[in-house]
Amino acid sequence: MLRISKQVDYGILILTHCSDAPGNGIQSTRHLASETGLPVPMVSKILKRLAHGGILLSRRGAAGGYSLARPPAEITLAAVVSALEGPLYLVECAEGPSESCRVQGPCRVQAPLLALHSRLSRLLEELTLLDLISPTENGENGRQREADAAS
Amino acid sequence: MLRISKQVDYGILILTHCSDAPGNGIQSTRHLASETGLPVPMVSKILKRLAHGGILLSRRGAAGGYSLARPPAEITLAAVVSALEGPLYLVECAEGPSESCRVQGPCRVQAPLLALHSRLSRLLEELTLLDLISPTENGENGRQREADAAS
DNA sequence: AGAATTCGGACCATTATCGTACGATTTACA
DNA sequence: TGTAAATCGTACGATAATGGTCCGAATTCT
Repeated sequence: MLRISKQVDYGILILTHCSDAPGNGIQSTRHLASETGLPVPMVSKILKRLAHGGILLSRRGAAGGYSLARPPAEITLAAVVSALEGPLYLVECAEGPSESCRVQGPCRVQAPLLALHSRLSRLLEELTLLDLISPTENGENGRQREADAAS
Repeated sequence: MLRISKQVDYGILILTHCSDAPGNGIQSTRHLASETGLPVPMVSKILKRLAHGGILLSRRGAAGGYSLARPPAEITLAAVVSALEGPLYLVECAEGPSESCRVQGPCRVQAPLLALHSRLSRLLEELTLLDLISPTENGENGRQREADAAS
């Protein structure tokens, strides 16, 4: 389904709240859950994956929590998607021999599909967390954004 | 999953074979199945949906089959996806009130996500069946001739 | 008539996703 | 040093989506 999973949807929402944290930027799972209005276990699961993907830093123990590993301008949507639902690929044959593809003989659409893949990939690489939190409507004409992360 | 389903994958492949049909352009399910190397029932299901979506014309009875309803240049990937897996939407809240979204209170990411949706949508609108069958690698027929190789 | 073919469903198996839960480990702080 | 507050890792179940198959009815050509 060419659709963003809820985990990514929630993940983006959580990250926007991570980005406006005071002080050292550490926020607990419980706090982020109440901020976003999402159930705690779900937020916990997503935070773990984001930390595992290098997008968040985690700090264990009392007064621990999560904080952004990089400024919002350097966190791409591609990285978020990759952290939450594995490597992005439009079709199976995009990475190695397709075992479940029932096409027999030479495939004519593999190449153009890979081109589409690279385009979508670039689209996700260009959109950063900064674009999602900044009130400036960037919508369509992205790509020309100065990294003015002042945090 | 942000991934193209196999039905769309197969559908594209089938359409490429539909586009190089001789004479009136009518080809039977059985023939297309043997051409593509896909199982007959699967091809049948996909052809039905493509016809239902207005992409193919169907002709019943003996010597019947399917043919393209429009020239390849006017068949967009967006139409194919829409015909095979319903209307495209990245997130649920993109069309009406989200019932299963657990976010409570105002959502901060809906607007930027809708922007991303429109971008992806345009990407799929720009790619046509002609682009997929023409040997000229990649390309939106017309504008922005940027060579993008597979990553 | 009879054969070939689409039409419109229903149907099942497998997989992915969503959401929750629990014990172990780590850290701050009194 | 003890205790509370956190994350870590992983496992579990329920629900939905997907992939794939099948069959009777309707249609059309010969």
